[in-house]
Amino acid sequence: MGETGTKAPRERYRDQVRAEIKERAWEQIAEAGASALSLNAIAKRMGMSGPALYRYFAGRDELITALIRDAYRSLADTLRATAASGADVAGLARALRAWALDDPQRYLLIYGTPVPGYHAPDEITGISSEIMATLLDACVALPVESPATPFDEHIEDHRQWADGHPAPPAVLHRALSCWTRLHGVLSLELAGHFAGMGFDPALYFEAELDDLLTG
Amino acid sequence: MGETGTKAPRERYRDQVRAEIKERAWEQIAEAGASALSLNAIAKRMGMSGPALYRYFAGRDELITALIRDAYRSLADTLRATAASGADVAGLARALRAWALDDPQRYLLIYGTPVPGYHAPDEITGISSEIMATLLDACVALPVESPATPFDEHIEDHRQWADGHPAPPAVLHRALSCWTRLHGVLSLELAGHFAGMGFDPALYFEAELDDLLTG
DNA sequence: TAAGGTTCGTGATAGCTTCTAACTGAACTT
DNA sequence: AAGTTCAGTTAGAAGCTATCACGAACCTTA
Repeated sequence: MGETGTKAPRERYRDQVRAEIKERAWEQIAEAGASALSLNAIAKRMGMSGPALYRYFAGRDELITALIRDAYRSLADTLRATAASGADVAGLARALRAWALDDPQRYLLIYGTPVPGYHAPDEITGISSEIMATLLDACVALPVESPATPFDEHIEDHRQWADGHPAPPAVLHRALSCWTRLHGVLSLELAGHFAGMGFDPALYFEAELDDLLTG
Repeated sequence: MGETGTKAPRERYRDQVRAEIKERAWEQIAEAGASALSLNAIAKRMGMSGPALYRYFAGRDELITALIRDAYRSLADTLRATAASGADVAGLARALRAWALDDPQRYLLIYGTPVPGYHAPDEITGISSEIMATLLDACVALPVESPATPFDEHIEDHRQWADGHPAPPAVLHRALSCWTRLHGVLSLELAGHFAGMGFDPALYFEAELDDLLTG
């Protein structure tokens, strides 16, 4: 025993229930946001009674942490797959937007308002730098035309976030700009702040992306 | 009666209690975020017992809405005062950052993750366009050097958010860019996503601002 | 096949929350 | 001085997180 790919039935069942809990949690988050997530409600929707869920997650916080981890994992995989299929930075940006629009609350769970005391576990920060690495890889292929700025010098001495990536400072700066600018557009769109303004968010996203790459 | 500037003592007292409730609410939000705001806890800190607060606010939602309104009001006043004292766009941007850092949760209450169903009352959208007007005013003073983009054409036909402001399309685009780019940097900084990355957020903010105005 | 340990799901319970309802007492009005 | 209004109280319903103790189903092992 132990050589099989199929786990013990006990563990299979356990994984399946855990997965269903998370599925219901995502449904609930999509409907009413992460702050309204209720273990009790999930349990009832699954036909079990409240405390049963505590066999699978130590508490609300652990469930949410698992959801955050899955969201990061999903985004990292999506971006990496996009990059692997030959996409450039623009392709990555569009994949990011598509991923975000697919489930706005999932994006906001990662990049939205955090709980003041919360500190992400190491596993999550690891996935986060995986995403950064994908972005950096795509940015090195971009032509560098603008002259070095004072901030380029600063970032050259503070590049631990690049995690050993050999990109030159201008590329680090560019990647950082991609992140913050795309997030600026996306987060406001997802939060509904463009609603009623009239213009098309997709067009503005493209304009911002174009300015980011050619400006 | 009715001619006096001093209100009736009944009403004075009422306003004062409402103000104190909001003060305690801000303290609590600063400590643990808006999702952890508890009417009960506020009441106890004020030496009253739970349900008393319902004399002053119809419920948790109404209190939060009032806080959002006050936050918008504070930001609009801050930016308008900054502009009135002769500041340009860069000055406005720095005032925005200072205002946000002064109470991160206050900024995030406005621009952070919203509850999916929530729709801001008209009074709030009014203040929001007041902020936009201040930004637009400052942006008209900026030199326009870059050629018109396709998005400039689009925004010319969708300018209801400018609320009658006579700025040309390039300026509308510029103001929009200011908003989304500065928000991109600020929201990630306030949410703690720059923590541990190494670089100085203030320097990056300045770099982004410089690129925004001269790039 | 029968015994044993492990694990799942339950109901009960404590303590928290929002919010409603009924009641008391003080203050202002007339 | 009498009557109205309004603040604040306690009691309570309904919901939540989370813990505990118990029974029952399951898997393993002898």
